[in-house]
Amino acid sequence: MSNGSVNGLESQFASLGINGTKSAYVPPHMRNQQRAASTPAVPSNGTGWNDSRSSTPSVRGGGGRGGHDRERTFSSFGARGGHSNGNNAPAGAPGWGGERSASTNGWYGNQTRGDGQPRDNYGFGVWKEGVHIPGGRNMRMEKDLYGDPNDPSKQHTGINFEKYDDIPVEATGAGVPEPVTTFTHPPLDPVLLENIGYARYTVPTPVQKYSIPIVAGGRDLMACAQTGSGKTGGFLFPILSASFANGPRAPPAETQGPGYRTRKAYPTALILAPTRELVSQIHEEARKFCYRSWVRPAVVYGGADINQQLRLIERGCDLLSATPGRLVDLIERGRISLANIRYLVLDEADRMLDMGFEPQIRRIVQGEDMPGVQERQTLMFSATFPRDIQMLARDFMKDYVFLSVGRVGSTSENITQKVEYVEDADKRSVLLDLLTAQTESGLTLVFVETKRMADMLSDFLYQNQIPATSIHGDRSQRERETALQTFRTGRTPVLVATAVAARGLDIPNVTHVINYDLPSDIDDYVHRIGRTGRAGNTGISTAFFNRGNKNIVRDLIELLREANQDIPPWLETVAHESSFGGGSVRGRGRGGGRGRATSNRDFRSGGTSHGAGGGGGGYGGARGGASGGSYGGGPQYGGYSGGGYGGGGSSGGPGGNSWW
DNA sequence: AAAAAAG
Repeated sequence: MSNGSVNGLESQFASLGINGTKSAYVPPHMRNQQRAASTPAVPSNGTGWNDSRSSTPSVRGGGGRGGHDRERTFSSFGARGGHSNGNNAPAGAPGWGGERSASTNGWYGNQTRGDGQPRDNYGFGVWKEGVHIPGGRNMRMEKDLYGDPNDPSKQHTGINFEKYDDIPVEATGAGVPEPVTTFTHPPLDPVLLENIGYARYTVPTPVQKYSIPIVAGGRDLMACAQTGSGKTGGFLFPILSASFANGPRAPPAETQGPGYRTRKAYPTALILAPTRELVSQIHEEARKFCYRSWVRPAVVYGGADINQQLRLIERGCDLLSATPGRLVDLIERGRISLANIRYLVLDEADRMLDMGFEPQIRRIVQGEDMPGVQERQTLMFSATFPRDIQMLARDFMKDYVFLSVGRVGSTSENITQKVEYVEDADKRSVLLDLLTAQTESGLTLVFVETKRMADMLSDFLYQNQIPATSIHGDRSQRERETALQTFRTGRTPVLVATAVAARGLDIPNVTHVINYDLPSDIDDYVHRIGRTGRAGNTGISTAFFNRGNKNIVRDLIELLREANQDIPPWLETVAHESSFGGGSVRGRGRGGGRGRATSNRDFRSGGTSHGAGGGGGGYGGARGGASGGSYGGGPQYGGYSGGGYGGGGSSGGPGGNSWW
């Protein structure tokens, strides 16, 4: 809509070397893959390049579960990939197609690899005869994946800072493994460790410290944590590590016949998340950590050309990030089977339920061909733990470890939260003043409640010489991605957003979050301000408050108090007013506790508990006994225990655990 | 009440 967007889009395409910007739209996650795909061998099929690896050790099926070969079924795809690169090569990176000799030699995979290894395959590994054969390094791919340390739009966020040591973590459940404190082997796979290093992650965040041994021990995990706590790594690291070591599940028998060809993909890991931007972001992270391994990451979501997505998943789809709707669509089309799933992740689970995804999620998890609770590992992440999430946890998981991670953003004091009293009529001009007076160079995220307001406001700002754009659900996917991209790169340093951007999005360098319209839910507020103050940096949050926001005032005050922020006296006054004047029903109903009594705590009692860094009880046999497989502990409850759930979960617990 | 997501 604005000039800025158009320019941004064009420059994006220019930098990608894609011609015909008007028709050939390429979503972000496909851009790199297209380039990768245009290299001669797309290594997601065994044809024509496993052959060249005949010098690999034939330690047939040695250990582990995978006695089978990694036989890809999409053999037709290796044929693709003539050099159409002349036109497509990015300007700054000539010779993408032909210059693979730039890859460094002498690496991890080298001793297992004959020198006849075609250099095209550098960067990709294979699973062959029960052995993981990592690909060699590919410097161009590394630059693409991990970026330039100085490129602010690529720098990762939220990791590596001492700040995180302060975040309280509590792990409960039977036999909780000790947290790890470093990225090391064991338990993490060496190839993954290399990738973590390339991505410049140095120290595990609290979520990761716990999730790594929990998942490595074969356990299910329910984690109350928000983005910014490093939870994407929290599930990717252990899942990929185990995947690298254990290989894929054996494909279903019917796909094994000689000459059998199918266009169906059989992912090993599935990650579900509520918004397109979020799955896209997860996928980008996944790409970093799948580098050089046999695991091919893929992503599907609505609003994008389904045929393009189909072509991409045919090239490889081992770790799939998806929004529920599009995934169901693809399952119905018979293009994705969940029969090989070994790891299931539900990210932002509470949000997905809020958005009405429960039927689709249940269908995906319980109504299709996904292995049952005992045959897979399930990880759920949710900011809160209300009843409906507990039910999902009961139905989808087995004897899970419950991880409660303190809020990142609000309780830590790296975000300065301000609340201004602004009447609706004055909001526009106050915002303009605020933005004009702003001297810092960072990005500003402005939250509004309606899509219409998002459009109006970004237009208004734009007309007032403030480079702004907007993101909301009525914009096309293309517009959304463009907006995000121009925002990230600072071309439009102001982004007006609806709830679509409130959670999960990880945008570096946001220094100011403005709640132009306050949400009615304090958790939404927490998520919003959590877009700033990341990566150990400081951030500012400004909220425009007026009497229309009474419904949040109590929760807001409590939150500010918790985070040691200044509380304007007038805000207390309003809170006082509403407590008498029949104001916040909700505030009262929830007894002033923000409803947290059960909302982010393990509702099961008993079990052993680890505080952050806490002592050692209850470190049972769970860990060693079940490396990567299904947890050896007894079956607690089947996948479907459709019975009444009135009293808050009365399933029989694991030995010694009482459920109330 | 609005937003998001499958078309």
